[in-house]
Amino acid sequence: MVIAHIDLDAFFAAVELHHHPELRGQPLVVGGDPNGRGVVATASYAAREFGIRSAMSSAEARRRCPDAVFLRPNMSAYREWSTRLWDMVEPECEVFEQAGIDEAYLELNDEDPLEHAQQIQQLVREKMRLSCSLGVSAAKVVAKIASDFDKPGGITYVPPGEEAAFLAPMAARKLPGVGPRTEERLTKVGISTIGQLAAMDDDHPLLRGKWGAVMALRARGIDKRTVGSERAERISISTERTFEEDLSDRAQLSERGREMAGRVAERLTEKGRYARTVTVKMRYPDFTTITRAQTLNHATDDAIIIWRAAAMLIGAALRVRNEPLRLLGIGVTGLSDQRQLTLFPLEGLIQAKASPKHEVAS
DNA sequence: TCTGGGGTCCTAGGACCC
DNA sequence: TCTGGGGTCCTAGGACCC
Repeated sequence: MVIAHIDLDAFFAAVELHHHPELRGQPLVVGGDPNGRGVVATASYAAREFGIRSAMSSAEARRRCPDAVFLRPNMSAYREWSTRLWDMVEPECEVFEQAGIDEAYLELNDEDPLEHAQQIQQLVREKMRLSCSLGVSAAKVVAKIASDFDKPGGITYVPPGEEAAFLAPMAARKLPGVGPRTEERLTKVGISTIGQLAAMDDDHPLLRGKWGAVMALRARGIDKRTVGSERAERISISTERTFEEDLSDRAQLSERGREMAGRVAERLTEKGRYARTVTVKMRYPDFTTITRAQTLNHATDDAIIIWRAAAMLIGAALRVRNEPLRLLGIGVTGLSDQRQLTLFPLEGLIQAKASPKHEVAS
């Protein structure tokens, strides 16, 4: 079985350049407001030459390249391009798994996987005028890392048996699942490459638990996941907002919160889904972030019910720490297709019999 | 120069049940 | 009166990904 990971190059920026061809050649940054609290979502390759990277604050990006053009993300346009693109690629392979707005895994045909990969890259270039990179390997994690190896526009093939050797010299941070925190912990014990990580003792404290074991295997290029095995159903819906200025006024907070609850309810309704647990996320000016959740008796898609639960959670949290908020988020989890959970179809009947209100005193 | 928005998964403790 | 182990649900926080 040969797996490809396909990754669009600077996708958001590439779509914007199709919408604004006059910007071609100029450094382009897609992200939040450089005058406010925005961060970079994607920088064009021209902008990357100035050291601009994803997740950097937009203000810093502008400092590095004052002449760059800054655009706010137009997510609905990117989603539309993404849908068209993957609808076109999917029929070209036996098994397909979208892994994000701009990336996917495919199973390639066994006879000539490299030619197959080239055909797909060509198709994307000709039909969508988009550049993409591919990584080809027997293991998902290796395909993923390989697709990043020769960007933009490359195809990197890692033959069976050479997975560990391919990964070994790379920075540990390149391994999906190793973020800033884990990288720091690894550095402290003298580990900086994937090869060193692969050579670590299995019972090392940093490799404890389920996740550690998975990391250790992946560092050796071993990955049992198959294409198409990931969960396809959404398990949560949320919206959040970092305010331009920290918000302390309760009335304003309520207004923003009500809007957010409305948006969440709308998205539930659109999908015909109901949620049982309401979550709020609050970030204080010092960046301390807390979450509070409440599970309802019945699943709902009602904005008022969601807001009522959220408002209670927010109120309780603010009684503990009454400070302005930098961010407020409202979300739901525990999604189902039905308003009523029917684990026990007779439950309603039994309850109605067993607990009539006038018998509570007994 | 402070750090977005939309998600997923893991861990861990407590409640509660068998 | 003391005590166990497993399973599930709920909550909170943290790490990570694009």
